[in-house]
Amino acid sequence: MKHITIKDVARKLNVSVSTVSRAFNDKYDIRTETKELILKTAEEMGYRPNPIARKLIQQRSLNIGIIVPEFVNSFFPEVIMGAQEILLEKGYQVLIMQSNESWETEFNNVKTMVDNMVDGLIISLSCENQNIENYKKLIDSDMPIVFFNRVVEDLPASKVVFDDFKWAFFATEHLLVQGHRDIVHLTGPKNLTLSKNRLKGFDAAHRKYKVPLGRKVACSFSMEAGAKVALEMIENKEVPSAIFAASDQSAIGAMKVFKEHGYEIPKDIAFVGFSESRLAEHIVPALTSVSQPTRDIGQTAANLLLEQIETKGLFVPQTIVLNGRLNVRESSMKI
Amino acid sequence: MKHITIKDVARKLNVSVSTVSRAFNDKYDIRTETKELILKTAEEMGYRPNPIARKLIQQRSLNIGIIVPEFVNSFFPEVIMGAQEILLEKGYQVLIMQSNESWETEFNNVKTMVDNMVDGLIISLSCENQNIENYKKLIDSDMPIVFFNRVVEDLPASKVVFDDFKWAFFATEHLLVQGHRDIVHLTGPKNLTLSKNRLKGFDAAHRKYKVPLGRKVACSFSMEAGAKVALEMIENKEVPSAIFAASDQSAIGAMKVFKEHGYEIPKDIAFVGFSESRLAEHIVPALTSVSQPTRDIGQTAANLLLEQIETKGLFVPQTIVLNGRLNVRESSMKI
DNA sequence: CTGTTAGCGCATTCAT
DNA sequence: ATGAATGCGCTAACAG
Repeated sequence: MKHITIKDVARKLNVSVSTVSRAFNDKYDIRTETKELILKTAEEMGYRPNPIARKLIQQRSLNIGIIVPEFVNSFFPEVIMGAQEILLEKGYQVLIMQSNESWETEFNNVKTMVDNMVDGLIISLSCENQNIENYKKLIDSDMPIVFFNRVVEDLPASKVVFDDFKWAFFATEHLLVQGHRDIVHLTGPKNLTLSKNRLKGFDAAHRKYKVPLGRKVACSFSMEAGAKVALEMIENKEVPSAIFAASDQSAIGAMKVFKEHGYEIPKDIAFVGFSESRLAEHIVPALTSVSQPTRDIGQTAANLLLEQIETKGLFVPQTIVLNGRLNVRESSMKI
Repeated sequence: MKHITIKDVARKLNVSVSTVSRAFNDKYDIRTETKELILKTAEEMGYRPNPIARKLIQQRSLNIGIIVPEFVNSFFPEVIMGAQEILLEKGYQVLIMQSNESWETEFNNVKTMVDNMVDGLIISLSCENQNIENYKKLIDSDMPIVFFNRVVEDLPASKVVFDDFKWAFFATEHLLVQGHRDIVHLTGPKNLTLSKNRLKGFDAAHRKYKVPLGRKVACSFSMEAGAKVALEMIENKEVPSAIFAASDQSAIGAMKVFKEHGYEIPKDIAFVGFSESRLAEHIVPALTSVSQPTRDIGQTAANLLLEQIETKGLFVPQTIVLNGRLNVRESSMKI
């Protein structure tokens, strides 16, 4: 792994290293011909400036870090692709890490990124996350960060979020309009803002239609969790007429169990999920679900971050709320 | 972003920087009490060694780069998780990039990784990839690389692959045993070894059963491609009795079109896919498919890489072939 | 056991 | 327009 350095190029051309350096950073005075000669020779020699050394002295890396809880589902990958489109175009490289929903891994990831001098961070918090002090410190120390999707209120940073309240409201309203009066909400992880908002939307819809608030059952964002909850309902003979799940995963897990136990969907029990997974439209019956503008979320986060990096100190954090859509499919159709 | 440096700690304690450095790299002689004092003080001051500076001098980063073509499907994310399990445990951090199936992006990613002095690389090639000269150079220069899944034969590096031939053979055999005599193979991208091997397995099964070789239709790894091909078959009235696709994506795309055109599956046309996607078991009818040991692939690749990093020069590239399973589901069941 | 010194590869100030 | 010298933060050889 013998790297060709700036010295090698300088020696070969009998110029000083600073001249070579100048050739690669066109802000300095340098004669056009020498510059071109240097660039050409460097190219031939296979020389590329060492970004490690560059980072050390310049305090910037042209790298952006993205940290997500997982990427087995398509949601986060799609967001990442959106962000990457913007970032690559501006000359940034994107480094991605996943926290596996673990708070500890998450912060180790952050440390790695910071230590590697990324110029900014785009983060979606792990479910487990409680301790936001570390993020406060980081923000205080002027590290540009944009949070998305999984955010917590009291962090003075830019955020890109979805209008969870509104769309949970519409999703629930849809079920109410179909005549359902006994709807159970499978919540998301309690500490996440988005879970709270989806729950609030669920309740608000009930109030609007003057229907007694539906039951809530704690549930995480996984098929297994949804399946477990469904099984309990069946065993306890507490099967509602419809389920509004805070995630497609839990909805699909629950649906599967109900189907296996002979329930017909949507006749015996209707389903609405949240956050359009790839699966939603392919399973049978297809799952009614709220879709989020994943790509747009990524692009918006990237743009916010770039803005913050460029304006540095005098930047005011802003929260951007994006809109979605309710895709009505068979799982909740009137029969 | 004012970083606390080794100097700050040294000054505070009236010791030299090298003593502080020693405290953080326990291979040197240092009195236990001074070491502990330094570590404690450093901790209080919020000092952490700057890995950038460390990299510059040490030529190692404890970072491993993973580059995959995409991660919207669950295959690559699962492999990454497998690799990450091994790597994290050994103290490595994992940086992930995606090439979007673009050769250019892929090699830019490689450059970024190399420039950032990752200690090793785990790569799955983009479909588009043709030019392997760059990889040859990289390998010559002693960068440890392990390829997986998407590999090309003549690269002198370790590889973790699936026995595509064998499982394509079994998949095809399964269809032949069901009585199908007119099977079409939707191939994968031509330049990939795995496409070639799946195709060979397809032919070999035909030979074993003394059935004339089935038709092959070029197709890429996407639902859209599968759908397009299916439409052409219908329009040309060349609908076979069964389809063996080189990917679940193309199988699912094709299935959808056939269903929309009134074909019953598996009665009118049977389907077998390849490389278990999350979708396969959830769509209707559920798709028969060859499943790969994703997590195992990741772990194996990581272990190979670590071995290579540790033994450095005297390492002999090896190719590890992993086994899979054929999950028979409704899409190909005898009726 | 600890301090002094040099240098990783580069950008930048100050000379010329 | 170019070269020499300094230092980013750190490790490692060499002294003592």
